[in-house]
Amino acid sequence: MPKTDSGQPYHHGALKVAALACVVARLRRGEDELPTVRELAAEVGVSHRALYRYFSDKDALKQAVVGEGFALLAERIPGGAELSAASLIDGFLRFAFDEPSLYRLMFSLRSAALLAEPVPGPQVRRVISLAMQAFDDGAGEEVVRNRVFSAWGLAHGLFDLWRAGALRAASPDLAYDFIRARILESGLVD
Amino acid sequence: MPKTDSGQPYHHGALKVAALACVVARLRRGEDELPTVRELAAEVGVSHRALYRYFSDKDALKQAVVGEGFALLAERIPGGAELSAASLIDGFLRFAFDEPSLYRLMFSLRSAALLAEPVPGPQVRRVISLAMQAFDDGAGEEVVRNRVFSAWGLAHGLFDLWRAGALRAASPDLAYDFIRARILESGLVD
DNA sequence: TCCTTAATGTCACCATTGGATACATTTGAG
DNA sequence: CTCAAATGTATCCAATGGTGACATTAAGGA
Repeated sequence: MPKTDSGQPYHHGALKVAALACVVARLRRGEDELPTVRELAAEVGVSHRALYRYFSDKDALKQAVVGEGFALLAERIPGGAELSAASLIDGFLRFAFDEPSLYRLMFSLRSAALLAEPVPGPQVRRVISLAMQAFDDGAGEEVVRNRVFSAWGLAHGLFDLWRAGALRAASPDLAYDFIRARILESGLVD
Repeated sequence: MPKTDSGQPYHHGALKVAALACVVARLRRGEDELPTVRELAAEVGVSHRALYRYFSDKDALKQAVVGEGFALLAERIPGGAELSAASLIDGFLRFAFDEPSLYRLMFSLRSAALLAEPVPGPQVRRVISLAMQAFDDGAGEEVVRNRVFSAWGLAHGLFDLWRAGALRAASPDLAYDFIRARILESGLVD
């Protein structure tokens, strides 16, 4: 039931999910900033005001995108028997290098927003939970948690230093190798 | 020579340095975003357009502020005989926790901007140079450089995870202690 | 089936912001 | 003293996030 014979139906039907997918796709395509609300609306085929039915403001949209990002990250992490500290760190690092714009956005939230509700808290917790499993070697939870955050901190920090431009690596591949070497050298995995 | 008997002189006299100082002061005071060009201009007492004589655009202003940030960081690092891996990491981490807004801005530049010319490249290189001295224990330069970036990456990464909200520490002091413990545990310093 | 109501989307509008062009004031070198 | 370069101002514009009033549609109960 189109609104008239031309154009899209008046009701989009899945505007929220389409908008999020569109933003994520753009970030993965290489753009490293969120689109403007208007650009996004135009690309999805609605007026820009329509998006405010689903996202109270642009920051809420950003939070939702970050949630999607962590969900995608969780998908990259091998499950079951293949889950190990090494494979997790590997998947994490590869994700960062594969989707640098999305990755950057995921950690660009203000203050203590990463565990906020309803997004992106749950998705972030899911990743942390996978990491706790991957690093669990029978030691106490406290010890495991410490190792998780040490490894996460090292990987995240080195990647962010590279992204910001402090590493002066000749290519992304070399940066990846450098970071990987530092992590292995640290003795935190394997 | 005031422009008239009332108000400021037509020429500010040190607009560039005053503007930078103003931005840095605001960030240290707690605001975690750059002010608008107009706010900044008003606070310094000129029309907003005057600032564009010194900063080609807002991004140039941002770069300059980042340069100031790294210069302040370098001042925090103890010199001479007191310079060591431990004291450097300590000064670095304390700076991050003391000036979180400024610190965040320092690493918020796009792509590989941190070593760009003319700012903030030189100031960043100065910090790296201090770190290389602090970590130099006679091993080869390559080895020292690797340890510098491992330690920097770990400290930066853990701090950024806390800032973004992934650490869930009850207070900044506890977060500081946690991060410090992870760094010492890593065996990268001392 | 019709009618009411909540959900969803549009239109027209506003304030803020980064930026540009043209012009005014001041300084200082010759 | 003069005039060119440096510095600051006045005024404008387009893009952007956001808001209020209104239109369209979907869906369920009488």
